[in-house]
Amino acid sequence: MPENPNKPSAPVHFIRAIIEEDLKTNKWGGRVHTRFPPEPNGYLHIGHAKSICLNFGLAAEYNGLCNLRFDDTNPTKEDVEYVDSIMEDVRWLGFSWDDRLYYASDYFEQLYDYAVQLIKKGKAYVCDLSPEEVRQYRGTLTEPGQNSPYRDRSVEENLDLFERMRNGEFPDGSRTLRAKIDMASGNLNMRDPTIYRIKHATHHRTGDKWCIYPMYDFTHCLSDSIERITHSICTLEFEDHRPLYDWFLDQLGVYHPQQIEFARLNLSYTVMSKRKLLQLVQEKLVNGWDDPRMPTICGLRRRGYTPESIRAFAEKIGVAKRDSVVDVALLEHCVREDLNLRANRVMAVLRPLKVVIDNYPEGKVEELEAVNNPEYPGAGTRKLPFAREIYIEQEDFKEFPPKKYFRLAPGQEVRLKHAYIIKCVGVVKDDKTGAVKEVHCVYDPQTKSGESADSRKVKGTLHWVSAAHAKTAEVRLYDKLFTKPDPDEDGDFKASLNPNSLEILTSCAIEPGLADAKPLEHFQFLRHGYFTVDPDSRPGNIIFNRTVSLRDTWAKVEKKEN
RNA sequence: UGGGGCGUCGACAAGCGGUAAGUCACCAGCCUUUGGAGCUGGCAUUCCCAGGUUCGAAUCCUGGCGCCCCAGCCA
Repeated sequence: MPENPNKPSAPVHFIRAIIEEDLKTNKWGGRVHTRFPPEPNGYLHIGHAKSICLNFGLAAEYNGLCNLRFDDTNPTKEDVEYVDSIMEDVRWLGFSWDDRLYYASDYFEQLYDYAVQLIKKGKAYVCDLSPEEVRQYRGTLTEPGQNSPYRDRSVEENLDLFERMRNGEFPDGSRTLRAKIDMASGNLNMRDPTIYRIKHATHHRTGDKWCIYPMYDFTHCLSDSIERITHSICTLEFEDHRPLYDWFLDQLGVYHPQQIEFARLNLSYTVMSKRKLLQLVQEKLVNGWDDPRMPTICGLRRRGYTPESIRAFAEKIGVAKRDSVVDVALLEHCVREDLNLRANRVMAVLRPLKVVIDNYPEGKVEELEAVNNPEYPGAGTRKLPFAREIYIEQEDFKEFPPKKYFRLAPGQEVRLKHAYIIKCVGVVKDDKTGAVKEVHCVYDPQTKSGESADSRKVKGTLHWVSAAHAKTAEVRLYDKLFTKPDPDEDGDFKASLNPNSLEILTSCAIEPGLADAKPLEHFQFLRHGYFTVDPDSRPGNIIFNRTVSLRDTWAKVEKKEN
């Protein structure tokens, strides 16, 4: 595969700057140790890809390590289906965690001990308030909260109660373990946050061993500490939680990673929240998590995106603290740039129109040589059958051509890619509908592709497929899933779903060699775009997904003329 | 009337007191047997606003304004 000569050198964003400074001052003894910590409650999307590329990328760049850790502290929402898909997606993106696969649930015993330590220090207590009461005691954004009546229980009583919580003596929701911090803090996270809650639920890894589960805030910072993470990179909304993490770590006197927050990715014309994506799947508004219209990693993979293009995208969008929405056109640019170099060009006629070349001998078949990829000579050439009857694209012929239309029209000449120049001499129409059924042309034998006898210039070049040799294929054309840059604009993202986001074409004519392409192989359909073979393809019934169309200046001209 | 962040081109994003990088998008031209790709050029006298400090401010100071996040026993 050719190297992209335009590969940009990595820009120094603020996190790189922090790491380089830390390396210079030897803050972590030269170590860079990050982690990607997903909760296994959904499929990964392009926003996670940004985080994955950041965490694994930084580690690789600075000779460090990056762990994969599942933050699996809520058994009622998590599932092994998700842990499997997450591992597959991270691997596919091109990253490896070697033997550093961890689960927060591996630390449950250790975490329990930490909680006991807090109780012994008088820094945590068992609270009997109901969820509603806790909310009332919490106060509001502008008013301080009130202390729980259970806040001053003795260490002995707390120890006893907490142990009995673990032993399953109390029902769900009846009690919690809370940190004793400050009910008047302006930061609500510091108003005696919950550390443990009772959930008599089966965990996907620990089974029924536990009926109390630690909360995310407690678990996350301590898991990072246990793994001796140097840079705990997370998104902006956790900035408010940092004081709480600092408090836990300091009270316990344990290893203290440095947390750095960055802005999560938003992409135009799509939604990124797990809740909304789950809704699209559950309500069958799309065909599953890997529907090629989804911004999920598996959706993008099935759509034909490459790991390289996603990594390039992650690099190009940068890393900062400002809320932003990246134009989906940048993502599309990244796949085009990658696929332009690696995808073989092939000919596929999506909406066939028959062309008969009147002066071409009946029964004759020529094998024409075609270059596979002009951007990469190493891709070689292939033979293409040419005969008297061929298919061209319906939109490549117009009986009454508009201005600047360089394609086929009565009396007009075009080049057939890799073949001859032909001239339109007549049309056959359907008696009833008046639609053009067939176009008649004559060819000039002197204009065979690659033979220098002729230097005639024609404005247009069309792709084509020999009618007798063509194979049939199904092609799925995808458009944006939503009609608005911000689907959430007026609070109802489903209202802005694009009814035309999928168009299925079932009678496409493809060049013969394409019929046995392998799933996820990438091609450029000449003059159309980049396509990949859908994994649902079966022998004799091949399906192609359009990854992205080619830039289409004619479409722009056409639009402007109107 | 709480706490935490953030405001640089249509969209991302550099810049860290010495006179506004780069990318996408867009526009124009060249080139082309893909109306693709490639190439060339254009695209912020100005950095949310107002004052101030300075020979000099996007960068420092003061005061405004705007946007985002937080009141799960979710993560």
